[in-house]
Formats: sequence, structure tokens, C-alpha cells
Amino acid sequence: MNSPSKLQAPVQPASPPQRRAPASAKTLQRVRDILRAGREVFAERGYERATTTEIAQRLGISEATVFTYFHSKRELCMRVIGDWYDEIIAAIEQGLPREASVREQLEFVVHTHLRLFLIQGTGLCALVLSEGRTKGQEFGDAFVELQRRYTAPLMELLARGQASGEVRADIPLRLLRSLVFGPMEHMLWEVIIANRQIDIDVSARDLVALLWPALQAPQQELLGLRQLRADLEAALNRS
Amino acid sequence: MNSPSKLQAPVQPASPPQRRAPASAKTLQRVRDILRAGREVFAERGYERATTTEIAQRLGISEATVFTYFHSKRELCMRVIGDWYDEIIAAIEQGLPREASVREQLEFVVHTHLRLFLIQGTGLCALVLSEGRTKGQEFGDAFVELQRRYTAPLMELLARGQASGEVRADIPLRLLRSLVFGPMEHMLWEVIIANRQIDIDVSARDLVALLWPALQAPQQELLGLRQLRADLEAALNRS
Amino acid sequence: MNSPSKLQAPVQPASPPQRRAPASAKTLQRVRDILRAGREVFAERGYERATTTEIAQRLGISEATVFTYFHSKRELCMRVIGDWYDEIIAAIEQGLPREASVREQLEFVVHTHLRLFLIQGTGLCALVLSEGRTKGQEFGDAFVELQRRYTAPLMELLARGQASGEVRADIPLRLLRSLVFGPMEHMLWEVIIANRQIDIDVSARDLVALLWPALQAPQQELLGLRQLRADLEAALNRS
Amino acid sequence: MNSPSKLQAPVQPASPPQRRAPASAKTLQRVRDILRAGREVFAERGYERATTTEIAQRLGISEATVFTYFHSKRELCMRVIGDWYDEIIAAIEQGLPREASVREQLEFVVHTHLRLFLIQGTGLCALVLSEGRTKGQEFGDAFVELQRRYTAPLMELLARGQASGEVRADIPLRLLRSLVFGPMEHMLWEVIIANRQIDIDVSARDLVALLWPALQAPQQELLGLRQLRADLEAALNRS
DNA sequence: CATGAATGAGACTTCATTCAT
DNA sequence: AATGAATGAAGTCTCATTCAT
Repeated sequence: MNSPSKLQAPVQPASPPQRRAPASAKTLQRVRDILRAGREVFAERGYERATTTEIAQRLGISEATVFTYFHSKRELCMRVIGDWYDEIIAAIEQGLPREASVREQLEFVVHTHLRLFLIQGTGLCALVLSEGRTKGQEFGDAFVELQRRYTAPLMELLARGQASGEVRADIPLRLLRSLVFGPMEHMLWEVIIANRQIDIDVSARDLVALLWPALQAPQQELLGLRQLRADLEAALNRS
Repeated sequence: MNSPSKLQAPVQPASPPQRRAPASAKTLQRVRDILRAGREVFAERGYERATTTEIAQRLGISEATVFTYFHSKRELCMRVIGDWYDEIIAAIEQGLPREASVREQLEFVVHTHLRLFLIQGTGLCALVLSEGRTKGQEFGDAFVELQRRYTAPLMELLARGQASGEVRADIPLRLLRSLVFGPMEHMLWEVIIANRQIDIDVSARDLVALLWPALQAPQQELLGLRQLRADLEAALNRS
Repeated sequence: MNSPSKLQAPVQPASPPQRRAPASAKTLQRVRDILRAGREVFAERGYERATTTEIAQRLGISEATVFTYFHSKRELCMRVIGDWYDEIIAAIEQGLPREASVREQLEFVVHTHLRLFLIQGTGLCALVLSEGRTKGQEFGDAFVELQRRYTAPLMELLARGQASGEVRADIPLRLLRSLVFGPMEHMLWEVIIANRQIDIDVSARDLVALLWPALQAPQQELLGLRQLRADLEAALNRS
Repeated sequence: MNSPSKLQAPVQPASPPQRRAPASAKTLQRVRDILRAGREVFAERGYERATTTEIAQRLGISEATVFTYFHSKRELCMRVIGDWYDEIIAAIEQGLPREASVREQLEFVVHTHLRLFLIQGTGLCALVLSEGRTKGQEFGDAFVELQRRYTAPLMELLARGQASGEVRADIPLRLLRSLVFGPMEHMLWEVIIANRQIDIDVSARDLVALLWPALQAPQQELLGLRQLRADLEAALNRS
């Protein structure tokens, strides 16, 4: 949680005597409250249709109080997005079963993404999608870095897979990444637009099963399975 | 209105607001002009940041004239999106080499999508993405139908592939569709956000090459081996 | 009237086919109305305390209408000030009795300034004074040019006086200008702050009578004696 | 409060808000600090653009503390202006070389004014100029008295000059005062608006030299200089 | 005494939309 | 049909000021 993103100050004061404002417990709570309400409203409405009035109303505070803690609507939105990214990144980095096979790790990554997006993320996902386009202006510049960190765990995983031979190496990593994230986001998109519910566990398993042949080295799967059968037969003979 | 799609007319623009009028050539041209300018502005700015003022200015006409032909900004935007969908659908339906192999047809579909999206569609894509979320309100309801028609050619293609044995039949069509559209959209997304240029021909070919192994029917030996492996895993889990 | 100040578009369309908008009579009247109300309010309240709300209220129009004709409060204020300067400049340039003696012309300049300032200008004078300080930012840059044009008639007059021998030439023009404008503004200042009324005709005549000895070329005997005195003082300082 | 001026205390700061309190040294220091910071900020920004936040920040204290010692922003500003006036008045009253000639005293007055204005006063000068206009409301009433005390030394000086025959008596004192203060302020104004630097010593001497002929009784200068030459010749003959 | 925290009031500005001509 | 003109409604943001601790 709260890895050192350039976008935001950590909500938990990791190092106390760090900045000028000691950030009292009360202040911290207010910041958290506003971020929570802001996340809700931005997720529900998108940036333009979200209003600072509504964010304040949900907390039962004055609009001016929101601006006491965040200089602008834009800054608040950036913090909301940054925090959300950080949560996802932290959840994956901390939970990744690094000892398991590449395929199992891949399943974990996909499952975690689907889960976090679906809990509250659909709106935020759309928020990032629509606001990221204001590229080169206010948002967007910071988004590229967030996006990089966001996809880093998967990229490393795929690179390790390539090194170990579990993942085909004749395709650029970037394309492989699109192969994984793309369908995932498309599924989410369908969930959003068609308001259809899905079973996260099942969907994650199915998606990886579907992708896996494409990620493996050609014939690799076949070779692996033949080896498995041979091993099994040998084991049976030994027993 | 009285057009194939519930939202708009694909090639022959819809009748003017009053269906009493015979839709003179002049009126038709005005509607087309406004739709063209509207598409530009909505694509560049997104719904909220687009202004009717700018749309009128690009045509050198009065803002009020826009409202003579469209009841509201919202209606205009819907028509813009609807027309754009229709264009893509028509381009694919008309150009699809139905005699070629499924793989070749798939390549055509992917290539056409990438091309149309990248010409002017990135903005419109983001527009749909962000506005589609106003679900249950004004947009959104109509989008589901558009989405259905939009993905229909690919769905039919995949269905034919399954029937002919060229595409595996053990996976729901919907998942296969995500497998194709997902990476495609993800690539586009990278193009937008990172401002990176891609070669459409190469990208389309690479993407299909990558996807093909996952779409193909597994060979018989593979199927058997996979079943074996699944049985083993289940047994181990039970023990 | 409406000399080509860089600050404003002429209110009367001097050259009809000049800009895109033909500036209809109605529009021109609105612009004039807003400028009039704006001049009143800015003069009464100063820039910061003037509100666009009040300007609109005085005209019985919506606040939005004000912004239809002026992009911002700041732009409106600049136009107000620019127009006012132009009026003063035009009044002096057109009324100056160029055939009369320098002293009579000087009296005309002083009288005109006092008159125009006192009719409505006191507030505007203070406005320029207080807003000009935001130098190097928004205002101020344009003010230097306005100030130059504003003082140009007097400067030329003094220069002509120097050339003809009616005004002493041994003092920089700039200092002479301060000698004329300074007391004039100070009188105005007293009028404003002490709310005292003055007789413009009398005041103008008195002021010029007072200044004239200081502006005239010193007589020869005086010059020699002054030199003597200066030499003595220098010698004393050296001893 | 209980100070010479109705507005403030010149050297010993006024008592704290509650006159019950004995005005501890600590309290006095606080008041002085706030007045100092307030003077800076009001001078730099003008009344409206100055914020209590910035004043508190410059002292590293809470905004609320400012309001512990001053009831309102307005009151603080009045005290700031009053203190500044008192400083100028005190500097002139204490330094005036009453034994020297009227002309030399005049030079001292002009020099002192220029000096004090240019050190920090330009901003305060503009502050008074712009805020004095809120006549009849909060400021303004007290300003008349300040203005009177502020110009008193010069008025007395001119009156003495008239009595001694060194200054012409056929012109109202008030007009003579404008003749002195006017150009002085106009010079300052140019310094502010054009950001031009001047040499105070030189400027003061030049200005008085320029003004002196106008202040003298007609022919007075000539008479004075002739007397000087006669005295000199007599002295030389005696030596 | 000092202040952290909160806020009411109000400012400027934008924009889709209407209507008389 | 086309538009010039006007505006209601709403939004973001600022700041002096208050009050409990």
C-alpha cells in the first residue's frame, strides 16, 4: 500500500517528521474521508459530471472544507486515481505467489485485477480511460508512469516466463501484455455496459486457460503434456 | 427515427426533426454537415468538453441552427456515435472476404477495425467508453444494441469457424470475442495514451498470429492429454 | 475619439468591412451600455470591489450577457480604462488652440484635464492608480503605452515651447511634465479624499499662473546670478 | 485607541484589544510583528489582494492569531497605514533643520518624503490612494486627519516662509502645497509604473530648484540674488 | 494565549437552450 | 430556414472570520 507514487502523499504518515505539516490524526481522517467520497463520486459520474458539491454533501461537510484539503477538483481526482492504482499495485505485489509456476502467477494477477476492478473499480476504470485522453495537458503525463507501474508486475512475470522457457520469447513483451490485459478489460467493459455479472473465479480461470496456448512457445504445450504422461507412466510402473 | 439502427440512418441521413417535411436536399446537407462537425468535436474533446458553440463555429453557422436540426446536444451525440458504428459495420460487412479462410477473414476484421479506429476513431472510441457509462439514463440503453450489431460480424465469423472446425468449440463465443476485441482495444489504448504510432498492417497480422493458436481447435492428442491432466489435478485436490 | 489604441476596438465602426462580426447597431449599443455601466462601477468601487453582478444589475440584464460581450472582468476593465484615456486624449487633441500662445495652450490642457477628471474621472483615476501597480502582470504593460499617449499632447506642447524660447530648455522634459501633472493630480486627490469642491476655471488659471514662472526661461541676469550662487556653494563645500 | 493618532500608536504600539490587559511585552511584540508583516503584504498586494493567510504565514503563526490581536482585516490595515504616516511625520518633525533657510528646510522635507516613500512606501502610497476612496465608509474619515498631520510640517514651513517674505503670500497655502507634493508624487508614480530608478539626492535638489522660482514672490528671487552679490562684493572688499 | 479546523457568502465564468425576428 | 441575442442554472474556487480545544 502506498508505494511512493509521485502523485500523492501517503495517507498513512509512514515517516513522521517528514514534512512541514505534522498531519494530525484529524486531518488525516478528513483527507481519507474526502478521498473516499471523491472516489465514489468520480467513479459514478466521471470527472466532468462529478461536482465538488456532491462530494461535500456525501460527507455532510461544507464545500469549502474540500478545498481546504485539496487545492482543486483536479488535484483531488488525481489523488483518487493515484490511490486506486497504488492499491491494485500493492495487492498484486504483496500477494503474488512467486514460488508457483508462471501460469499460476498469471492466474493470480488476472484474478486480482478482475476482483479489484469489479469491487468499485469499474467507474474508476472508465474515469482513467476517459480522462487519460486529456493527454499532454493536465492529466495524462502522470498517467503514463502510473500505467507503467501498474503493468510492471505482469511484465516482470512474463519476462521471467520467457527466461525460463515457459513463455514464448519470439513475441515482444508489449504485445503479450496486450494479449493479457486486453481481454481482461474487454470483459470488464462488457460488465459495465451490459450490466452483466460474472463469476470472478471462473472467469479468471477460463481466461488464463484460453490465453495460455497463445503465450506458450509453439508446441511447448504439447511437449509438456507428453512429458507429463511419460512421467506418470513411469511413476505407475514404480508403484 | 426511421432508420435501420434505432439511433440514426447509416448512409441516407435521417429525416429532419419534423417528419412532415419531405427532407429537402438542403436540409439533408445541413444534417450531414452538423454530424460531421459534431463527430470531429466530440472525438477531440469528449462529450462534456465539447461545446455546441464549437460545432457551429466549425461550420460557420449559428449555434441556434444546430438546435434547429437536433433537439439537444445529447441527441446530436447519439446520432454521431450511431453513424460511426454504422460505418464500421458497413465497412466490415461489405468488405469481408467470405470465400476466404476463417483466419483470413479474421485478419480482415482486425485490420478494418484498427484502421477505422485509428483514422478518427480513437476519440470516438473514448467517447463511447466514457459516455456509455451513463447507463440507464439517456445513453447506454441504445448502446447495447449498437454493441451487438457492432460485434455481430465477428460473432458470425467465429460461429462459422466453430461449425467448420477451424475454431475451437469448447469455449463460449463471448469469451472468444473478448479474446479478439480485447487486445485490439488495448493496443489502441496504448496508441492513444502513449502517443505511439503503429503500423496497422503489421500489427493486425501479428495480433492474429498471436491469437490464432488460442482460437484453433486443439488437436485430438492434445485434448486427450489435457483431459488426463485435468483428471489428475482433480484427484490430487480430492486427496 | 477612438484613436487606434491597442487596448480596444473602436466603438464606432470606423471602417465597416474590418472584422468578421459586422457589429450590428444592437450589439454596438449593448457594448456601449456595458462600458458605461462598467465605467460607473469600476470608478465607484475599484477593480476588486466591483462585481460583474452589479454591472449587470445596473443595466437590468443578466450577468451572462456581460460575458457575451466581454470575455472577462479584466478585459472589460481594460476597455473601460482605454476608452476613458481615449476620450481625454481626443478632447485635448481636438480642442487645443494651436495658434494661441504656449501659456494659453497650457491653460487649455490643464483645464481640460481637470474638467474631465472631475466629471467622472476621479474614480477612474484612482482605478488606474491602484491597478497600474499590478505591473508586469495583466494590466500595467498596456498602461505604459496609454500613459505615453495620454501625456503626449503636453509633451509636444512643452517641446514647442522650448523650441520657441517660451519655455526654459535647461530642464528635462520629463521633469517639466511632472511639474504640470503633479500638482494637478494632487489637487484632484484632495478633491477626492476631502470631498471638497473646487472651481475648475479658477483652479486651472491659478495653477498655470503659479507654474508659469517655473517653466519660463530665466532671464539673462538671473542666469548669471544663479551661476554665481552655484559656484559659491560649490566652493564652500570644497573648503 | 489611546495614541496620538486616532488610528494607532506611533512608536509604542497600542494596547491589545482588551484594554483591561496590561499589554505584556509578549503581546506588544506580537502586535508589532503582525503590523510589520501586514505592512509588507498590504504594500505588495493592495488591500483586496492581500490575504490574512499570507500575513500569518510570513510570521509562521496561525491565521486565527492575527484575529486575536486585530478585530478585522480592515482594522489591521488602518493601523498599518496609521503607523506609516506617523513614521513619516516623526521623521520630518524630528529632523527638520529649523534654523536653516526656508529653501533648505524645503529641500529636507522633499528629500525625506522621497526617501521614505521609496524605501517601502510605494506600495503603501498606492494602498492609501486606492483605499482612501472608500470614502464615508470605513476608511477615509480617519484619513483626512492623517493627511492633515502628514502635511502639517510643510504647511507650517510655507507659512513661516510667507511671514518672512521668502515665499510669496499672494497664493493660498493649499495651492502651494499642491505645488510641492504634486510633482513629488508624480515622480514617485513614474518610478512605480515605469519601474525606473532615480537618485533621491539629485531628484530632491532638482525638484526644489525647479519649484523655488514659483514659490518665491515675483522678482523675489532676483532681489535675493542681487542682495547676495552685493553682500559678496562687500565681503571681498573687506577682506 | 494560540490554533486547527471549518465554513458562509459570494465571486467569476461557462454553456446549452430559447425566442423573436 | 437561419440567426442574433439573451439568459438560467450551475460549477469551481477564495477568503475573512469564528469557535472549541
